[in-house]
Amino acid sequence: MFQIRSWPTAILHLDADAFFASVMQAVNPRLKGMPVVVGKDRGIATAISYEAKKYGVKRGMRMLEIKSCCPKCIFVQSDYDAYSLFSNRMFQIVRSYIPVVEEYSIDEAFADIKGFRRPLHMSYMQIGKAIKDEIEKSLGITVSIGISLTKSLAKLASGYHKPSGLTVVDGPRIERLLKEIPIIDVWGIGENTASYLKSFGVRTALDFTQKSDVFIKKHLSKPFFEIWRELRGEKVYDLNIDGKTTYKSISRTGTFTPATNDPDILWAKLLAHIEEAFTKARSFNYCVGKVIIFLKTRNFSYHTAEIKLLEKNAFPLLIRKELKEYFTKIYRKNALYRATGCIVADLEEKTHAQQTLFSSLEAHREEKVRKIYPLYEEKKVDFGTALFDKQQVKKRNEDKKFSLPVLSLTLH
DNA sequence: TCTGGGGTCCTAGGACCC
DNA sequence: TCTGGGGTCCTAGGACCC
Repeated sequence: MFQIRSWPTAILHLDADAFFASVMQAVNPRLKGMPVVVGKDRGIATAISYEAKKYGVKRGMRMLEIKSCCPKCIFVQSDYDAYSLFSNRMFQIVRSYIPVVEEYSIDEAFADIKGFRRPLHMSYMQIGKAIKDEIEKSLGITVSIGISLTKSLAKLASGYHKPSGLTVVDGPRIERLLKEIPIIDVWGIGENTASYLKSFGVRTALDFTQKSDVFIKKHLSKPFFEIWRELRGEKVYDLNIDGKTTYKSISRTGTFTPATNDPDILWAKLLAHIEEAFTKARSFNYCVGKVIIFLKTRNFSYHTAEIKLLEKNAFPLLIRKELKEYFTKIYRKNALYRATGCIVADLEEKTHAQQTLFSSLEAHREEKVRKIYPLYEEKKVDFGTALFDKQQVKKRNEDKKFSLPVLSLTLH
């Protein structure tokens, strides 16, 4: 299946081991060698050290549960500033060897190492080893590195020996690797697709790659065809080296224990989330075109409303009254809610939106809002109505739609 | 595994137009 | 008002990732 030519392309994948927990240990030497669990007090574990894994603790377990079943564990809160410092330094080290780097997430990166053997005077294995050693020495955390023909294969390789592994896979070794990988462990294949594939006798990554293209196209959608090609050694995914500068949507949610049906609490939480989402949107110079609010019930169903704004704006106070009305519509007295949240979407760069959407009169109004907004944030003022387009409140599992009358914006 | 929080992409199907 | 056929846009929902 794989070409005689060993390295038509070459991708390195780097994955920090138990990143959040390792950083806590690196920053706080007392935690070294100890079973560390990172997470909020009443929430779930977001990271666990390898020492804690030995006790059977797993990511996603509830903190309370871990406390009772494994009292030896040490519980710490997340420190995102520390994570981001370590993350930046880690990527900086990779870049000192290879310029083409994708920061895939806070603890993972891809690098396109094709063509770098000669200038660095190193084999691919040696490049991986050099990067790995330098990170481990200078940061006091361990990383696992995989090198292969494509992103998907490199990712499988980096996961093969953990922690602190270095796995280089090319030529016939690829098949041997794929044979050992259960299909569920392939990047992009989740629970649903894995069990669907099982009904066709596909259990391992190798089984998957040995299906015909006709079969894949017939039974699966486009993303899975791409994964299929990647696993067969064909480079489909390019590296995204621009970093995260744009968003399609921004969301904020929060879970509370215990669940509640107190509308005042729910509204206060929801409003806080809306403020946060808009604040982030403003920091990226976005205007918001759509706001989705939701209440999540104790049994994980959602009551949602979607509000479309005729004029995109960046200030939730403009639509506060309406948000409250929609909240009231989706709120059910007899339901117990465990979370609230909002998503802002239809984002557009503010300068652009202003040029194309706002008349001078409206720009003037915008200006007023901008001046007043700080007062609002300090809770010194309380006002605001807005213009709407098609309002619709939608409840999942109910095909019922409401609409509110069109309102006009007034400022005094 | 009775369960955080923040994202992205794809597809089917309806609405609407000619 | 039966009846073609094709194109585009939008939305809901599914699936997946870290």
